Amino acid sequence: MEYTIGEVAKQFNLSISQIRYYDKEGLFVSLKKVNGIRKFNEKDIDALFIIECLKKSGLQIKEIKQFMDWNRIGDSTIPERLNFFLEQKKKVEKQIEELNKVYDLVKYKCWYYQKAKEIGSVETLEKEKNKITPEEIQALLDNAHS
Amino acid sequence: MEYTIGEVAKQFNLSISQIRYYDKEGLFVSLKKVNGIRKFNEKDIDALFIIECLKKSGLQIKEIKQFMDWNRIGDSTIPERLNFFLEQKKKVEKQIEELNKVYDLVKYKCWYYQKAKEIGSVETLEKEKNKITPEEIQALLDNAHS
DNA sequence: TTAAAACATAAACCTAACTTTAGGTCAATA
DNA sequence: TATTGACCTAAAGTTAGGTTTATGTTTTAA
Repeated sequence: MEYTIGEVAKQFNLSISQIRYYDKEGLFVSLKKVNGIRKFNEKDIDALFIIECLKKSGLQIKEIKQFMDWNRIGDSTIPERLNFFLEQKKKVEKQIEELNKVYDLVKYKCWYYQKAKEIGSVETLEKEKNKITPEEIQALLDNAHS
Repeated sequence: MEYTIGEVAKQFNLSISQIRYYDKEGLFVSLKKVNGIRKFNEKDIDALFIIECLKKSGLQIKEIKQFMDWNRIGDSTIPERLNFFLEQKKKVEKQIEELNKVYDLVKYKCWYYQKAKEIGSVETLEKEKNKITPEEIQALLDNAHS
């Protein structure tokens, strides 16, 4: 099956100009043109899926391009590509760890402002808080499944 | 305890100009200056901790500034602040979900290029892969604790 | 067969988040 | 006393990742 840029944009919820920009930056290894018009096949769709994934893990376009260039070169770059993903795996693990810490703080802040709202004053809450141990706060957070 | 901008930069592993930029953008509600020189106290350090956290969850400086402005105003904005963090909680939950999907794809790619390296050819692997069911691939991934 | 919808390029423009530069103050140390 | 190092501001410069605009071509449907 072949798709036009408009169809792909809808499928991925991206703008047409964004996809054209990715193409300009060399992210599509095997994208074909017929009469000057882009025709996306399954491979190109797969590539876009990987592009989206790598972007979500914080990679820049030019880093993604490096990977696509290795694809272009062929089997001799398999070690580089393996290495790339092994590194990426470590990075994503770190990100998940970081994001969980962020999540803990956000949950704490939810609890904090919920309490502040009940009391009606941040200052009073600060004074009250000093009477609670950090362990009790942790317990409150763990129970906050809302 | 009071800190200079250089000390804070080291503590948080940020550049001095970055911290000055945050200040210029109004992210420090209670930062004091003595003889034109910034003096960071515990509250300012706490604020920077929250700034870093909110940035990691993808918020823009001006969105963080909105929150800091509510802090400036006082108790009347407690509901807004609670809402802000409740929304933030949802966003972070979505991000964690997304990042786990990214992690799955990255792990798959690690397996893929490991195999490709053993075989020495991506094309051959593609042919081999058609003989394996998706379930078997999933099982392989679940066992990949490396 | 013709009009509009969808595609194309190149180049200018935009925004966020910084960094760099240029010029200056001030306190402590050699 | 001079110079070094840490701080300051304002303004210009930078980069990534697009978007917008202007102009032109191709496809499709009436």
